[in-house]
Amino acid sequence: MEGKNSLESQLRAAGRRMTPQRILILSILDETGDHLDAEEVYRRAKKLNSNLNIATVYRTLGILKEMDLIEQRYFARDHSIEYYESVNKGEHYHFTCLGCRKIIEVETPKILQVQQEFSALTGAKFTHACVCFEGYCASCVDEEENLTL
Amino acid sequence: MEGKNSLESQLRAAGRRMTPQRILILSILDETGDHLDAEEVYRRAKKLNSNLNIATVYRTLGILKEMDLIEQRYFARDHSIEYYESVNKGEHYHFTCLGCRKIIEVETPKILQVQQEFSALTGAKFTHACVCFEGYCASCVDEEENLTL
DNA sequence: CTACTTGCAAATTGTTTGCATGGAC
DNA sequence: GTCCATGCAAACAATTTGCAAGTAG
Repeated sequence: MEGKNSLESQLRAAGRRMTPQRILILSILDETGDHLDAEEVYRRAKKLNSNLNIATVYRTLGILKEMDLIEQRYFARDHSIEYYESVNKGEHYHFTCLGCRKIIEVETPKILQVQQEFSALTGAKFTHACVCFEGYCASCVDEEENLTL
Repeated sequence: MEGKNSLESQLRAAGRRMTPQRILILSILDETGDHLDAEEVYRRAKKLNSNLNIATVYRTLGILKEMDLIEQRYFARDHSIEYYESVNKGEHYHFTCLGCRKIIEVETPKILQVQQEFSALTGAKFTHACVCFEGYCASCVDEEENLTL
């Protein structure tokens, strides 16, 4: 499996070891379409390795993030919980509906453009952008309108 | 003082009361150019009202945010601490330099454009966008280049 | 066999809450 | 006088850490 080899070589390069826990946690994030917080990663991983500990999950998420294999995300205005997704999902941003809590993915080149313009203007180098939107999705907007009639 | 009257009427409208603590906390955020976390608001406010409690600061920041008099912000990738600034600063975003921790304000219409486009496309209504950038400012980039020579 | 990793439990940190007292209106 | 707000201390929740035992290379 290609992903496993690439994980191994990247870990090696960082002087780290390949462990079943790390393989498991990355594969969960690679294969899901959802956005998982540490607790949920733990819950899912524990089904497959019952004596896995939550501290290991946090440590592993930290190194996977450091190695740029996963992305940290926040949703809506409350940033008290971090969510993660595999970087293999490509460049996109998130809109959270405050009515139904649905998360809609937003694709746009404009965020990168802002970074390029600002770099050109100031000479700064970007390493990361954190963008999240909140509001009400079309069907929740409709619902609210019906209520206020 | 205009700000005080407007604060009072907005509090009244929400069935809330005007208190010295609330006036103090809002005035600190209105008058500073910095981005303050709750702890720092508390530190500054306590100098002027020595038996102010940090719980009051958190409660007040919560209602000022709810009333849209202040904005919550996060800087760089670590969102474990919330920062606040008065909304009277106008629409802008933030770039945090990981080298010198300087925060540079970014002005661009593109974020609003993303929201408008997405609204037009999907019918969603935006209430809020959270955007923060991180990287290295021009002088920190230069410094690093000199080191690697 | 050497260091990196893990599991476990305890600690930390930013923030929130329950409750009796105080203060705005 | 009525309720909302405050101060205080205790509670919380997400995350991190110290350490002894386990395990990858």
